[in-house]
Amino acid sequence: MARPKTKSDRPRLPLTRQRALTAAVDLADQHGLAAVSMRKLADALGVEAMSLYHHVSDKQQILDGMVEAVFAEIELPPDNLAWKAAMRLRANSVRAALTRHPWAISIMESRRSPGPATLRHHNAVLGCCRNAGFSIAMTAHAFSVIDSYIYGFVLQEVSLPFDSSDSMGDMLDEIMPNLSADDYPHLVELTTQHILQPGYDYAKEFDHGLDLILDGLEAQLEEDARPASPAAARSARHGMQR
Amino acid sequence: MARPKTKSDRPRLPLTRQRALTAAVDLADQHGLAAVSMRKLADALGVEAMSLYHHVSDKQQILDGMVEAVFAEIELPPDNLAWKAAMRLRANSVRAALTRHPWAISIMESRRSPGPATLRHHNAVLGCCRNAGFSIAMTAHAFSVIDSYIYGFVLQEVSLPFDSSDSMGDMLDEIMPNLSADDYPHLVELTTQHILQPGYDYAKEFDHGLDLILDGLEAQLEEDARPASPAAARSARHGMQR
DNA sequence: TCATGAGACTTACGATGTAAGGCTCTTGGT
DNA sequence: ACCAAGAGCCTTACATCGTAAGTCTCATGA
Repeated sequence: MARPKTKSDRPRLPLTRQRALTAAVDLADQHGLAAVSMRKLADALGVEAMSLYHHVSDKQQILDGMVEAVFAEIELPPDNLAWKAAMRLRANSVRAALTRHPWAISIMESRRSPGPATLRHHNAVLGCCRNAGFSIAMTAHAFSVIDSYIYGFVLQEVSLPFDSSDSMGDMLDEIMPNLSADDYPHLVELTTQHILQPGYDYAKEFDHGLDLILDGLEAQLEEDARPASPAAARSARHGMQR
Repeated sequence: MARPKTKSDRPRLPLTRQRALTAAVDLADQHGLAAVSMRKLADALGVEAMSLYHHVSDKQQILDGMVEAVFAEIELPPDNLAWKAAMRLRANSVRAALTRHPWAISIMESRRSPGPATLRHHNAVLGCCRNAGFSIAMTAHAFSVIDSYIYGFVLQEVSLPFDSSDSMGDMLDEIMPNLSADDYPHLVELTTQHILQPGYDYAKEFDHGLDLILDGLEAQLEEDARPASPAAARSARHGMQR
Protein backbone atom coordinates (compact mmCIF):
# COMPACT_ATOMS: atom_id res chain seq x y z
CA MET A 1 0.00 0.00 0.00
CA ALA A 2 2.29 2.65 -1.27
CA ARG A 3 0.32 5.86 -1.22
CA PRO A 4 -2.23 6.58 1.50
CA LYS A 5 -5.64 7.42 0.10
CA THR A 6 -8.10 9.75 1.64
CA LYS A 7 -11.40 8.24 0.67
CA SER A 8 -12.64 5.61 -1.72
CA ASP A 9 -9.93 3.79 -3.56
CA ARG A 10 -11.14 3.83 -7.12
CA PRO A 11 -8.28 4.22 -9.56
CA ARG A 12 -10.21 7.19 -11.05
CA LEU A 13 -8.67 8.20 -14.34
CA PRO A 14 -8.04 11.92 -14.35
CA LEU A 15 -10.92 14.29 -14.88
CA THR A 16 -10.91 15.98 -18.24
CA ARG A 17 -13.03 18.52 -19.99
CA GLN A 18 -13.73 15.90 -22.62
CA ARG A 19 -14.69 13.28 -20.06
CA ALA A 20 -16.97 15.76 -18.35
CA LEU A 21 -18.70 16.59 -21.61
CA THR A 22 -19.40 13.03 -22.62
CA ALA A 23 -20.65 12.29 -19.12
CA ALA A 24 -22.93 15.31 -19.38
CA VAL A 25 -24.30 14.08 -22.69
CA ASP A 26 -24.94 10.64 -21.22
CA LEU A 27 -26.66 12.15 -18.21
CA ALA A 28 -28.92 14.27 -20.37
CA ASP A 29 -29.72 11.37 -22.66
CA GLN A 30 -30.69 9.11 -19.80
CA HIS A 31 -32.30 11.42 -17.27
CA GLY A 32 -33.11 14.59 -19.12
CA LEU A 33 -31.46 17.96 -19.24
CA ALA A 34 -32.62 18.84 -15.73
CA ALA A 35 -30.40 16.06 -14.40
CA VAL A 36 -27.33 17.85 -15.67
CA SER A 37 -26.41 19.82 -12.58
CA MET A 38 -22.86 20.40 -11.55
CA ARG A 39 -23.27 18.14 -8.55
CA LYS A 40 -24.92 15.26 -10.34
CA LEU A 41 -22.47 15.51 -13.19
CA ALA A 42 -19.59 15.46 -10.72
CA ASP A 43 -21.17 12.49 -8.99
CA ALA A 44 -21.32 10.59 -12.24
CA LEU A 45 -17.63 11.26 -12.66
CA GLY A 46 -16.73 10.23 -9.12
CA VAL A 47 -15.73 13.73 -8.19
CA GLU A 48 -17.02 16.74 -6.30
CA ALA A 49 -18.93 19.53 -7.97
CA MET A 50 -16.34 22.23 -7.64
CA SER A 51 -13.68 20.12 -9.26
CA LEU A 52 -15.42 20.64 -12.56
CA TYR A 53 -14.50 24.29 -12.44
CA HIS A 54 -10.88 23.41 -13.04
CA HIS A 55 -11.85 22.38 -16.55
CA VAL A 56 -14.70 24.72 -17.39
CA SER A 57 -15.33 28.23 -16.19
CA ASP A 58 -19.09 28.03 -16.37
CA LYS A 59 -21.92 25.64 -16.56
CA GLN A 60 -22.65 27.37 -19.84
CA GLN A 61 -19.39 26.01 -21.20
CA ILE A 62 -20.63 22.53 -20.45
CA LEU A 63 -23.87 23.19 -22.28
CA ASP A 64 -21.90 24.62 -25.19
CA GLY A 65 -19.74 21.54 -25.24
CA MET A 66 -22.77 19.29 -25.26
CA VAL A 67 -24.11 21.02 -28.34
CA GLU A 68 -20.73 20.70 -29.94
CA ALA A 69 -20.79 16.98 -29.23
CA VAL A 70 -24.12 16.69 -30.98
CA PHE A 71 -22.89 18.61 -34.01
CA ALA A 72 -19.88 16.33 -34.15
CA GLU A 73 -22.26 13.42 -34.68
CA ILE A 74 -23.78 14.95 -37.79
CA GLU A 75 -22.70 13.59 -41.15
CA LEU A 76 -21.50 16.33 -43.45
CA PRO A 77 -22.98 16.48 -46.95
CA PRO A 78 -20.78 14.14 -48.99
CA ASP A 79 -19.26 15.93 -51.95
CA ASN A 80 -19.40 12.97 -54.29
CA LEU A 81 -23.18 13.24 -54.51
CA ALA A 82 -25.49 15.63 -56.31
CA TRP A 83 -26.32 18.56 -54.08
CA LYS A 84 -29.91 17.51 -53.44
CA ALA A 85 -29.00 14.01 -52.39
CA ALA A 86 -26.15 15.31 -50.28
CA MET A 87 -28.41 17.82 -48.60
CA ARG A 88 -31.08 15.24 -47.93
CA LEU A 89 -28.53 13.02 -46.30
CA ARG A 90 -27.20 15.83 -44.18
CA ALA A 91 -30.67 16.99 -43.20
CA ASN A 92 -31.67 13.54 -42.08
CA SER A 93 -28.46 13.26 -40.13
CA VAL A 94 -29.18 16.52 -38.33
CA ARG A 95 -32.68 15.43 -37.51
CA ALA A 96 -31.45 12.06 -36.29
CA ALA A 97 -28.85 13.65 -34.03
CA LEU A 98 -31.32 16.15 -32.61
CA THR A 99 -33.96 13.56 -31.87
CA ARG A 100 -31.37 11.19 -30.45
CA HIS A 101 -30.52 14.01 -28.03
CA PRO A 102 -33.84 15.79 -27.57
CA TRP A 103 -32.35 18.25 -25.10
CA ALA A 104 -29.99 19.65 -27.72
CA ILE A 105 -32.47 21.84 -29.53
CA SER A 106 -33.39 23.60 -26.31
CA ILE A 107 -29.78 24.45 -25.55
CA MET A 108 -28.84 25.67 -28.98
CA GLU A 109 -30.35 29.07 -28.54
CA SER A 110 -28.52 29.76 -25.30
CA ARG A 111 -25.23 28.99 -26.99
CA ARG A 112 -22.59 31.66 -26.82
CA SER A 113 -20.19 30.93 -29.63
CA PRO A 114 -20.05 27.98 -31.99
CA GLY A 115 -17.24 25.43 -31.68
CA PRO A 116 -15.19 23.83 -34.43
CA ALA A 117 -17.62 20.96 -35.09
CA THR A 118 -20.40 23.46 -35.64
CA LEU A 119 -18.26 25.63 -37.88
CA ARG A 120 -17.12 22.61 -39.87
CA HIS A 121 -20.70 21.58 -40.35
CA HIS A 122 -21.91 24.98 -41.49
CA ASN A 123 -18.94 25.39 -43.77
CA ALA A 124 -19.59 22.04 -45.41
CA VAL A 125 -23.24 22.86 -46.03
CA LEU A 126 -22.37 26.19 -47.58
CA GLY A 127 -19.70 24.52 -49.69
CA CYS A 128 -22.22 22.00 -50.94
CA CYS A 129 -24.41 24.81 -52.25
CA ARG A 130 -21.57 26.82 -53.73
CA ASN A 131 -20.16 23.81 -55.57
CA ALA A 132 -23.59 23.11 -57.00
CA GLY A 133 -23.60 26.52 -58.63
CA PHE A 134 -25.53 28.56 -56.10
CA SER A 135 -24.62 32.22 -55.95
CA ILE A 136 -23.58 33.56 -52.59
CA ALA A 137 -26.95 35.18 -52.05
CA MET A 138 -28.80 32.03 -53.02
CA THR A 139 -26.55 29.98 -50.79
CA ALA A 140 -27.56 32.21 -47.91
CA HIS A 141 -31.22 31.75 -48.78
CA ALA A 142 -30.84 28.00 -49.09
CA PHE A 143 -28.99 27.65 -45.83
CA SER A 144 -31.54 29.77 -44.02
CA VAL A 145 -34.61 28.01 -45.31
CA ILE A 146 -33.30 24.47 -44.99
CA ASP A 147 -31.88 24.81 -41.53
CA SER A 148 -34.83 26.78 -40.26
CA TYR A 149 -37.04 23.99 -41.46
CA ILE A 150 -34.95 21.27 -39.84
CA TYR A 151 -34.70 22.98 -36.48
CA GLY A 152 -38.36 23.94 -36.48
CA PHE A 153 -39.43 20.45 -37.39
CA VAL A 154 -37.40 18.90 -34.63
CA LEU A 155 -38.59 21.52 -32.20
CA GLN A 156 -42.16 20.46 -32.86
CA GLU A 157 -41.31 16.79 -33.00
CA VAL A 158 -39.61 16.58 -29.63
CA SER A 159 -42.38 18.55 -27.94
CA LEU A 160 -45.07 16.36 -29.37
CA PRO A 161 -47.50 15.16 -26.70
CA PHE A 162 -47.13 11.51 -27.54
CA ASP A 163 -43.90 9.63 -27.14
CA SER A 164 -44.02 8.13 -30.63
CA SER A 165 -43.57 4.80 -28.91
CA ASP A 166 -46.81 4.45 -27.02
CA SER A 167 -49.69 4.95 -29.38
CA MET A 168 -51.39 8.25 -28.86
CA GLY A 169 -54.17 6.93 -26.73
CA ASP A 170 -52.77 8.72 -23.71
CA MET A 171 -52.54 12.04 -25.42
CA LEU A 172 -56.06 11.73 -26.68
CA ASP A 173 -57.42 11.39 -23.19
CA GLU A 174 -55.55 14.42 -22.02
CA ILE A 175 -56.28 16.84 -24.79
CA MET A 176 -59.58 15.72 -26.18
CA PRO A 177 -61.64 17.12 -23.30
CA ASN A 178 -60.77 20.65 -24.42
CA LEU A 179 -61.07 19.81 -28.08
CA SER A 180 -64.69 20.41 -28.87
CA ALA A 181 -65.65 19.88 -32.49
CA ASP A 182 -67.79 22.99 -32.37
CA ASP A 183 -64.97 25.30 -31.45
CA TYR A 184 -62.18 23.73 -33.50
CA PRO A 185 -63.75 21.82 -36.39
CA HIS A 186 -60.68 21.67 -38.60
CA LEU A 187 -58.43 20.64 -35.76
CA VAL A 188 -60.79 17.83 -34.87
CA GLU A 189 -61.08 16.80 -38.49
CA LEU A 190 -57.34 16.60 -38.92
CA THR A 191 -56.87 14.77 -35.65
CA THR A 192 -59.54 12.14 -36.05
CA GLN A 193 -59.35 11.54 -39.78
CA HIS A 194 -55.62 11.77 -40.28
CA ILE A 195 -53.41 11.81 -37.20
CA LEU A 196 -55.26 9.12 -35.31
CA GLN A 197 -55.41 6.84 -38.35
CA PRO A 198 -53.46 3.60 -37.92
CA GLY A 199 -50.37 4.18 -40.04
CA TYR A 200 -49.79 7.80 -39.23
CA ASP A 201 -46.36 8.90 -38.10
CA TYR A 202 -45.48 12.55 -37.84
CA ALA A 203 -41.85 11.82 -38.55
CA LYS A 204 -42.78 11.03 -42.13
CA GLU A 205 -43.80 14.61 -42.71
CA PHE A 206 -40.15 15.56 -42.55
CA ASP A 207 -39.32 14.27 -45.99
CA HIS A 208 -42.31 15.89 -47.60
CA GLY A 209 -41.37 19.32 -46.40
CA LEU A 210 -37.72 18.81 -47.14
CA ASP A 211 -38.43 17.72 -50.70
CA LEU A 212 -40.68 20.68 -51.21
CA ILE A 213 -37.93 23.04 -50.15
CA LEU A 214 -35.20 21.30 -52.11
CA ASP A 215 -37.34 21.23 -55.25
CA GLY A 216 -38.04 24.91 -54.83
CA LEU A 217 -34.37 25.68 -54.51
CA GLU A 218 -33.60 23.57 -57.57
CA ALA A 219 -36.13 25.53 -59.60
CA GLN A 220 -34.53 28.78 -58.52
CA LEU A 221 -31.13 27.40 -59.40
CA GLU A 222 -32.18 26.42 -62.91
CA GLU A 223 -33.88 29.74 -63.39
CA ASP A 224 -30.72 31.53 -62.37
CA ALA A 225 -28.67 29.55 -64.86
CA ARG A 226 -30.96 30.46 -67.80
CA PRO A 227 -31.50 34.17 -67.08
CA ALA A 228 -34.22 35.36 -69.49
CA SER A 229 -36.46 32.43 -70.20
CA PRO A 230 -39.71 34.01 -71.37
CA ALA A 231 -41.69 30.79 -71.23
CA ALA A 232 -41.83 30.15 -67.54
CA ALA A 233 -41.50 33.63 -66.10
CA ARG A 234 -43.31 32.38 -63.04
CA SER A 235 -44.13 34.47 -60.11
CA ALA A 236 -41.33 32.73 -58.36
CA ARG A 237 -38.72 35.31 -59.22
CA HIS A 238 -36.82 35.80 -56.00
CA GLY A 239 -33.96 38.15 -56.65
CA MET A 240 -31.79 40.49 -54.70
CA GLN A 241 -34.30 43.03 -53.47
CA ARG A 242 -37.86 43.07 -52.37
CA MET B 1 -59.12 53.82 10.12
CA ALA B 2 -61.69 51.13 10.00
CA ARG B 3 -59.81 47.93 9.39
CA PRO B 4 -56.38 47.35 10.86
CA LYS B 5 -53.82 46.52 8.23
CA THR B 6 -50.91 44.25 8.71
CA LYS B 7 -48.32 45.75 6.43
CA SER B 8 -48.17 48.27 3.64
CA ASP B 9 -51.45 49.93 2.89
CA ARG B 10 -51.68 49.72 -0.88
CA PRO B 11 -55.23 49.10 -1.99
CA ARG B 12 -53.86 46.09 -3.90
CA LEU B 13 -56.43 44.84 -6.33
CA PRO B 14 -56.90 41.12 -5.85
CA LEU B 15 -54.39 38.74 -7.31
CA THR B 16 -55.63 36.84 -10.30
CA ARG B 17 -54.27 34.19 -12.56
CA GLN B 18 -54.67 36.61 -15.42
CA ARG B 19 -52.87 39.40 -13.58
CA ALA B 20 -50.06 37.03 -12.70
CA LEU B 21 -49.68 35.96 -16.31
CA THR B 22 -49.49 39.45 -17.76
CA ALA B 23 -47.01 40.40 -15.05
CA ALA B 24 -44.94 37.37 -15.94
CA VAL B 25 -44.95 38.34 -19.61
CA ASP B 26 -43.88 41.87 -18.72
CA LEU B 27 -41.12 40.57 -16.49
CA ALA B 28 -39.80 38.27 -19.19
CA ASP B 29 -39.98 41.00 -21.82
CA GLN B 30 -38.05 43.46 -19.69
CA HIS B 31 -35.56 41.35 -17.81
CA GLY B 32 -35.45 38.02 -19.59
CA LEU B 33 -36.94 34.67 -18.84
CA ALA B 34 -34.53 34.04 -15.97
CA ALA B 35 -36.15 36.92 -14.10
CA VAL B 36 -39.44 35.06 -14.00
CA SER B 37 -39.07 33.33 -10.66
CA MET B 38 -41.95 32.82 -8.33
CA ARG B 39 -40.49 35.30 -5.85
CA LYS B 40 -39.69 38.03 -8.34
CA LEU B 41 -43.02 37.59 -10.02
CA ALA B 42 -44.77 37.83 -6.67
CA ASP B 43 -42.73 40.91 -5.86
CA ALA B 44 -43.85 42.58 -9.06
CA LEU B 45 -47.41 41.90 -8.00
CA GLY B 46 -46.95 43.18 -4.47
CA VAL B 47 -47.46 39.75 -3.01
CA GLU B 48 -45.50 36.87 -1.53
CA ALA B 49 -44.29 33.95 -3.60
CA MET B 50 -46.53 31.29 -2.14
CA SER B 51 -49.64 33.30 -2.80
CA LEU B 52 -49.24 32.55 -6.46
CA TYR B 53 -49.94 28.92 -5.74
CA HIS B 54 -53.55 29.76 -5.01
CA HIS B 55 -54.00 30.56 -8.68
CA VAL B 56 -51.62 28.16 -10.35
CA SER B 57 -50.53 24.74 -9.25
CA ASP B 58 -47.10 24.88 -10.82
CA LYS B 59 -44.59 27.24 -12.23
CA GLN B 60 -45.14 25.29 -15.42
CA GLN B 61 -48.69 26.58 -15.55
CA ILE B 62 -47.33 30.10 -15.55
CA LEU B 63 -45.02 29.30 -18.42
CA ASP B 64 -47.91 27.67 -20.27
CA GLY B 65 -49.98 30.76 -19.70
CA MET B 66 -47.24 32.97 -21.02
CA VAL B 67 -47.11 31.01 -24.26
CA GLU B 68 -50.87 31.26 -24.47
CA ALA B 69 -50.61 35.01 -24.10
CA VAL B 70 -48.20 35.15 -27.00
CA PHE B 71 -50.45 33.02 -29.20
CA ALA B 72 -53.32 35.32 -28.36
CA GLU B 73 -51.37 38.16 -29.96
CA ILE B 74 -51.12 36.39 -33.29
CA GLU B 75 -53.40 37.50 -36.08
CA LEU B 76 -55.34 34.61 -37.55
CA PRO B 77 -55.29 34.18 -41.32
CA PRO B 78 -58.14 36.39 -42.56
CA ASP B 79 -60.65 34.39 -44.57
CA ASN B 80 -61.45 37.17 -47.01
CA LEU B 81 -58.02 36.82 -48.63
CA ALA B 82 -56.52 34.26 -50.97
CA TRP B 83 -54.84 31.53 -49.00
CA LYS B 84 -51.31 32.56 -49.84
CA ALA B 85 -51.81 36.14 -48.80
CA ALA B 86 -53.63 35.04 -45.68
CA MET B 87 -50.86 32.63 -44.79
CA ARG B 88 -48.19 35.22 -45.38
CA LEU B 89 -49.97 37.61 -43.08
CA ARG B 90 -50.36 34.98 -40.41
CA ALA B 91 -46.76 33.83 -40.73
CA ASN B 92 -45.46 37.35 -40.33
CA SER B 93 -47.69 37.82 -37.34
CA VAL B 94 -46.30 34.70 -35.71
CA ARG B 95 -42.76 35.81 -36.35
CA ALA B 96 -43.51 39.27 -35.03
CA ALA B 97 -45.02 37.89 -31.85
CA LEU B 98 -42.16 35.48 -31.27
CA THR B 99 -39.48 38.09 -31.78
CA ARG B 100 -41.39 40.59 -29.65
CA HIS B 101 -41.20 37.97 -26.89
CA PRO B 102 -37.92 36.18 -27.59
CA TRP B 103 -38.34 33.94 -24.57
CA ALA B 104 -41.49 32.38 -26.00
CA ILE B 105 -39.82 30.03 -28.43
CA SER B 106 -37.70 28.53 -25.69
CA ILE B 107 -40.76 27.76 -23.56
CA MET B 108 -42.90 26.30 -26.29
CA GLU B 109 -41.25 22.93 -26.19
CA SER B 110 -41.72 22.50 -22.46
CA ARG B 111 -45.42 23.16 -22.86
CA ARG B 112 -47.77 20.54 -21.52
CA SER B 113 -51.08 21.10 -23.23
CA PRO B 114 -52.16 23.88 -25.55
CA GLY B 115 -54.66 26.48 -24.42
CA PRO B 116 -57.65 27.91 -26.28
CA ALA B 117 -55.72 30.67 -28.02
CA THR B 118 -53.31 28.12 -29.39
CA LEU B 119 -56.09 25.81 -30.49
CA ARG B 120 -57.96 28.68 -32.12
CA HIS B 121 -54.84 29.63 -33.99
CA HIS B 122 -54.09 26.14 -35.24
CA ASN B 123 -57.70 25.59 -36.19
CA ALA B 124 -57.77 28.79 -38.20
CA VAL B 125 -54.62 27.88 -40.08
CA LEU B 126 -55.95 24.46 -40.93
CA GLY B 127 -59.24 26.00 -42.00
CA CYS B 128 -57.43 28.37 -44.31
CA CYS B 129 -55.85 25.45 -46.12
CA ARG B 130 -59.01 23.38 -46.26
CA ASN B 131 -61.04 26.24 -47.64
CA ALA B 132 -58.43 26.79 -50.32
CA GLY B 133 -58.99 23.27 -51.54
CA PHE B 134 -56.20 21.39 -49.80
CA SER B 135 -56.92 17.77 -49.04
CA ILE B 136 -56.59 16.70 -45.45
CA ALA B 137 -53.23 15.08 -46.08
CA MET B 138 -51.95 18.12 -47.92
CA THR B 139 -53.22 20.36 -45.17
CA ALA B 140 -51.16 18.35 -42.72
CA HIS B 141 -48.12 18.70 -44.94
CA ALA B 142 -48.65 22.42 -45.38
CA PHE B 143 -49.13 23.03 -41.69
CA SER B 144 -46.05 21.03 -40.83
CA VAL B 145 -43.72 22.64 -43.31
CA ILE B 146 -44.88 26.20 -42.80
CA ASP B 147 -44.87 26.17 -39.03
CA SER B 148 -41.62 24.25 -38.83
CA TYR B 149 -40.09 26.91 -40.98
CA ILE B 150 -41.45 29.78 -38.91
CA TYR B 151 -40.37 28.33 -35.59
CA GLY B 152 -36.98 27.32 -36.87
CA PHE B 153 -36.38 30.71 -38.40
CA VAL B 154 -37.26 32.50 -35.21
CA LEU B 155 -35.19 30.06 -33.21
CA GLN B 156 -32.15 31.00 -35.25
CA GLU B 157 -33.05 34.66 -35.35
CA VAL B 158 -33.34 35.16 -31.62
CA SER B 159 -30.12 33.29 -30.93
CA LEU B 160 -28.19 35.34 -33.43
CA PRO B 161 -24.95 36.68 -31.95
CA PHE B 162 -25.63 40.26 -32.88
CA ASP B 163 -28.52 42.22 -31.44
CA SER B 164 -29.74 43.42 -34.82
CA SER B 165 -29.57 46.91 -33.34
CA ASP B 166 -25.85 47.34 -32.86
CA SER B 167 -24.05 46.61 -36.07
CA MET B 168 -22.22 43.34 -35.94
CA GLY B 169 -18.84 44.78 -35.13
CA ASP B 170 -18.97 43.25 -31.68
CA MET B 171 -19.83 39.81 -32.91
CA LEU B 172 -17.04 39.95 -35.43
CA ASP B 173 -14.47 40.53 -32.76
CA GLU B 174 -15.72 37.63 -30.72
CA ILE B 175 -16.07 35.00 -33.39
CA MET B 176 -13.55 35.95 -36.02
CA PRO B 177 -10.55 34.75 -34.00
CA ASN B 178 -11.72 31.16 -34.45
CA LEU B 179 -12.84 31.71 -37.99
CA SER B 180 -9.77 31.02 -40.07
CA ALA B 181 -10.28 31.25 -43.81
CA ASP B 182 -8.19 28.13 -44.26
CA ASP B 183 -10.44 25.93 -42.17
CA TYR B 184 -13.80 27.38 -43.13
CA PRO B 185 -13.47 29.03 -46.53
CA HIS B 186 -17.16 29.06 -47.41
CA LEU B 187 -18.17 30.35 -44.03
CA VAL B 188 -15.69 33.18 -44.33
CA GLU B 189 -16.82 33.92 -47.85
CA LEU B 190 -20.44 34.15 -46.85
CA THR B 191 -19.66 36.24 -43.80
CA THR B 192 -17.38 38.78 -45.40
CA GLN B 193 -18.97 39.09 -48.81
CA HIS B 194 -22.61 38.89 -47.83
CA ILE B 195 -23.49 39.12 -44.18
CA LEU B 196 -21.11 41.91 -43.32
CA GLN B 197 -22.13 43.96 -46.36
CA PRO B 198 -23.84 47.25 -45.48
CA GLY B 199 -27.48 46.57 -46.24
CA TYR B 200 -27.66 43.01 -44.99
CA ASP B 201 -30.41 42.08 -42.57
CA TYR B 202 -31.07 38.47 -41.73
CA ALA B 203 -34.71 39.19 -41.05
CA LYS B 204 -35.21 39.70 -44.79
CA GLU B 205 -34.44 36.05 -45.41
CA PHE B 206 -37.72 35.18 -43.81
CA ASP B 207 -39.83 36.23 -46.78
CA HIS B 208 -37.63 34.43 -49.26
CA GLY B 209 -38.01 31.12 -47.54
CA LEU B 210 -41.67 31.63 -46.88
CA ASP B 211 -42.39 32.43 -50.52
CA LEU B 212 -40.44 29.40 -51.62
CA ILE B 213 -42.56 27.19 -49.42
CA LEU B 214 -45.85 28.80 -50.34
CA ASP B 215 -45.06 28.59 -54.04
CA GLY B 216 -44.19 24.95 -53.65
CA LEU B 217 -47.46 24.25 -51.91
CA GLU B 218 -49.35 26.13 -54.59
CA ALA B 219 -47.74 24.00 -57.27
CA GLN B 220 -48.76 20.85 -55.41
CA LEU B 221 -52.26 22.19 -55.04
CA GLU B 222 -52.62 22.89 -58.76
CA GLU B 223 -51.17 19.52 -59.59
CA ASP B 224 -53.69 17.86 -57.32
CA ALA B 225 -56.57 19.66 -59.00
CA ARG B 226 -55.54 18.55 -62.50
CA PRO B 227 -54.73 14.89 -61.78
CA ALA B 228 -53.07 13.48 -64.89
CA SER B 229 -51.25 16.30 -66.59
CA PRO B 230 -48.64 14.53 -68.73
CA ALA B 231 -46.77 17.69 -69.60
CA ALA B 232 -45.26 18.60 -66.28
CA ALA B 233 -45.07 15.26 -64.57
CA ARG B 234 -42.25 16.68 -62.52
CA SER B 235 -40.39 14.76 -59.92
CA ALA B 236 -42.31 16.76 -57.40
CA ARG B 237 -45.08 14.23 -57.03
CA HIS B 238 -45.70 14.06 -53.31
CA GLY B 239 -48.61 11.80 -52.70
CA MET B 240 -49.93 9.62 -49.98
CA GLN B 241 -47.25 7.04 -49.60
CA ARG B 242 -43.49 6.97 -49.76
C1' DT C 1 15.32 19.05 -1.41
C1' DC C 2 12.02 21.94 -1.59
C1' DA C 3 9.03 25.53 -3.65
C1' DT C 4 5.39 25.55 -6.96
C1' DG C 5 1.25 24.84 -8.89
C1' DA C 6 -2.28 21.75 -10.77
C1' DG C 7 -6.14 19.31 -9.38
C1' DA C 8 -8.93 17.72 -6.24
C1' DC C 9 -11.93 18.77 -1.90
C1' DT C 10 -14.65 21.66 1.79
C1' DT C 11 -17.38 25.13 3.19
C1' DA C 12 -20.57 28.71 2.50
C1' DC C 13 -23.89 32.04 0.26
C1' DG C 14 -27.75 33.54 -2.09
C1' DA C 15 -31.39 31.99 -5.15
C1' DT C 16 -34.84 28.73 -6.69
C1' DG C 17 -39.47 25.76 -6.58
C1' DT C 18 -42.66 24.31 -3.47
C1' DA C 19 -44.65 21.48 0.83
C1' DA C 20 -47.01 22.49 5.18
C1' DG C 21 -49.39 25.15 7.98
C1' DG C 22 -51.17 29.72 10.07
C1' DC C 23 -53.70 34.04 10.00
C1' DT C 24 -57.54 37.01 8.54
C1' DC C 25 -61.00 38.54 6.05
C1' DT C 26 -65.61 37.54 3.27
C1' DT C 27 -69.56 35.07 2.88
C1' DG C 28 -73.65 32.00 3.31
C1' DG C 29 -76.68 29.37 6.40
C1' DT C 30 -79.28 29.57 10.43
C1' DA D 1 -77.11 38.61 14.28
C1' DC D 2 -73.92 35.10 14.63
C1' DC D 3 -70.93 31.67 13.54
C1' DA D 4 -68.63 28.00 10.64
C1' DA D 5 -66.34 27.55 6.38
C1' DG D 6 -63.27 28.55 3.20
C1' DA D 7 -60.83 31.74 0.04
C1' DG D 8 -56.73 34.33 -0.18
C1' DC D 9 -52.53 35.73 1.52
C1' DC D 10 -48.40 35.08 4.54
C1' DT D 11 -44.53 32.59 7.15
C1' DT D 12 -41.44 29.11 7.72
C1' DA D 13 -38.70 25.42 6.10
C1' DC D 14 -36.27 22.18 2.96
C1' DA D 15 -33.71 20.30 -0.77
C1' DT D 16 -31.29 21.75 -4.68
C1' DC D 17 -28.95 24.85 -7.67
C1' DG D 18 -24.52 27.63 -9.50
C1' DT D 19 -20.39 29.19 -7.89
C1' DA D 20 -16.96 32.25 -4.84
C1' DA D 21 -13.27 31.45 -1.64
C1' DG D 22 -10.14 28.82 0.59
C1' DT D 23 -7.63 24.30 1.87
C1' DC D 24 -5.30 20.02 1.24
C1' DT D 25 -2.28 16.84 -1.50
C1' DC D 26 0.34 15.41 -4.53
C1' DA D 27 3.74 15.36 -8.91
C1' DT D 28 7.12 17.96 -10.96
C1' DG D 29 11.19 21.01 -12.06
C1' DA D 30 15.00 23.85 -10.09
